[in-house]
Amino acid sequence: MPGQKITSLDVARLAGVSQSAVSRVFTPGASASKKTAEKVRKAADELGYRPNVLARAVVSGKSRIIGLVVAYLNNQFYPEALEKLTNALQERGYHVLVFMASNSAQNIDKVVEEILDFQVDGIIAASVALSSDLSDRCQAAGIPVVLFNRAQDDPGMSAVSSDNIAGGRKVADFLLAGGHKKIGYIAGWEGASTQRDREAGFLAALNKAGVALHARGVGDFSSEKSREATLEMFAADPPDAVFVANDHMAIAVMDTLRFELGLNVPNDVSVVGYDDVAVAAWPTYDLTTVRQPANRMVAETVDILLSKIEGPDVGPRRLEIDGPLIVRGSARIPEGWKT
Amino acid sequence: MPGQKITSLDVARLAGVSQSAVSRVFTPGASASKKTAEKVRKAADELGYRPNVLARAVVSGKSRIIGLVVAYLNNQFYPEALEKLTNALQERGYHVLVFMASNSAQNIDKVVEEILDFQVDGIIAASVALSSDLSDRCQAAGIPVVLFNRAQDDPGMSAVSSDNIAGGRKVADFLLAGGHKKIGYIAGWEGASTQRDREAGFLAALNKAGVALHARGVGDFSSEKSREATLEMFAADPPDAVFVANDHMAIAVMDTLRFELGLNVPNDVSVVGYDDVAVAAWPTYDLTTVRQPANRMVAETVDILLSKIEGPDVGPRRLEIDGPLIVRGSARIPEGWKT
DNA sequence: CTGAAAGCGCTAACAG
DNA sequence: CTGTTAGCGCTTTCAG
Repeated sequence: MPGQKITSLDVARLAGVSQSAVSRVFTPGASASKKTAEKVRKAADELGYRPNVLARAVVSGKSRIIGLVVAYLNNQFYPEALEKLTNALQERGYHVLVFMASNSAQNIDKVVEEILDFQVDGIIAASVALSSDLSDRCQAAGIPVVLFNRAQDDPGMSAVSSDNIAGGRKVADFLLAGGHKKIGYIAGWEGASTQRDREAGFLAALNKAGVALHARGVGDFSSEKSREATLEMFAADPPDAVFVANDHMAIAVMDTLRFELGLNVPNDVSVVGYDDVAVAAWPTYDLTTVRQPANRMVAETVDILLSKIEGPDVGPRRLEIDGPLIVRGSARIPEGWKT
Repeated sequence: MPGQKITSLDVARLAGVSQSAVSRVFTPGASASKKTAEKVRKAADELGYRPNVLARAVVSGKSRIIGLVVAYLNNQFYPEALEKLTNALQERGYHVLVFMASNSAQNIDKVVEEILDFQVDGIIAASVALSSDLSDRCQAAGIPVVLFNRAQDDPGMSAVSSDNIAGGRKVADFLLAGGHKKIGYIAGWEGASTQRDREAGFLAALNKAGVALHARGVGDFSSEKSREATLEMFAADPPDAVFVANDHMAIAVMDTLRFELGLNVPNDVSVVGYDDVAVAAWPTYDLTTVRQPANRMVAETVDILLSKIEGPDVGPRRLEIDGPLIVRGSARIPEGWKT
């Protein structure tokens, strides 16, 4: 039999004060005399009382819960981000309700509706796009939304990502400086803004140098698809360098090149990724890649979200944080390249 | 200005029924005539009404929230488990509130108290141990707890893990069958029951065969520590086989052996891990390892937890699910070994 | 500063 | 099956 729940009224009786006094002692912004507070605290400890945050949420309208939508956890960038986000929010007194969503629009909408049912104070959507219908409803409900690692056409939506266009450009410049002539690209899921921007920046820089893309494949952010795309790309006229839209795919590409095609990286072909996840630094891969500054991205995401929750509405903020190219051994290093 | 919240009363008025009628239509187990239900549904859709699950939780005492405590997400087994757990619970109408906890007892206690504040219906503790004080409080509050991938001495606690003792034994038998004579072990964090059991099973089987452990290091479930342990272990009299307590560490060990010590795996030394995370199957590592059956572990964890929540208390359940040894190329394969 | 009283949005008896 | 009524545990006016 579950033991009784201890309520503020129980504490009040034991402490010999009113129930509202107890409430005030446990409410951050409230006023209570030192003496009352002490009596209440003592009684509460004795009974093992803790405020019911759900009841508090109902009456105050603030749940201090943040809904986090996330699509896939297999790209290692996300667990890392999830961990950092949760920690950052926890430190600031918020808690995270996680929702997994497949990347179909209807599924995401369904998930966001569920989130809304919890009266969350805010929503972080990691790598998924909200329908404009839904984002309107969030706006109407006064619930701020910040997109993490995904931009969206809707200019009313706040979003934090790395500067994917600049990142793509950096990779192109690096490969060009390395003297590569036949440059290939393996794309991620084409519905993703990150994918589009990385490719756009990459192509723009190639273009500017008067170099055409030698080959293009689609890896869909999946290992298996990337493997297939690699095999296909190298079946005909093999490129001498490949930019892969994220590290998760780049690893699969490297494995395919080495083990299925018997090629040497970087001697036969240079490979560059994007994200700088932990694996990229492993000596086996030693992957040259663009770093997504996860710490800063998380910090900014949390700041924006909480400022919207706690302050007056400041309008949408869109941040694209610049990340450096981390030069390692998976791609030929241009003569005299300044790291 | 945030749009007004739509309450069941608004819907009731529009539909021309009582507020409790609205409630009943949206309460799974309740009775309402087809006609009423239709009117209510129509009015609700028109207004965009959705029940406030927090208010429901306050009055019904059931939040349909599960608190999930997790310590580290860098071992890839956990993101995978987290994803599966969240999905499984979502399918059954529950939602997951995530809490990150460092592995110190006091921190975990603090975290669990926070969880309790949310009136969660149940708690899943992944790879962390609860103080007996806390587990008593959960029990007293009638909140079921299931440990995931961690056993605990407290026999009153439900727990789901793989059969770590049997797993350790399988590895020993495999290495012995492979003719290895100098067998080393790299331990995980020594406070973990998984670590202890894997080692116990491993040593028991070696012992039974009359073979003494050749060397022992501690990797603490960390890449860097594992690297150091490996260097130290191979400085003196190098083993011809190493069992590493999980894949996360085993990968680091392999990298160290290959890149820092210039050894060939498996020709110079066999390596075996535990977990069978995704990386283990990558051709670069091709790691022989004991599979933790994540799907079954998750399914059982959820079943146990929900049966405790929804049914009468059935007493603690402890499950150790057997996982197969996945034979790959990182360890010498004994003559005529039947896969 | 403090207590009394109202009420958050909802579910759960209770009569009808 | 339905409406009425109570009340979940808490915050928040409002007098004092």
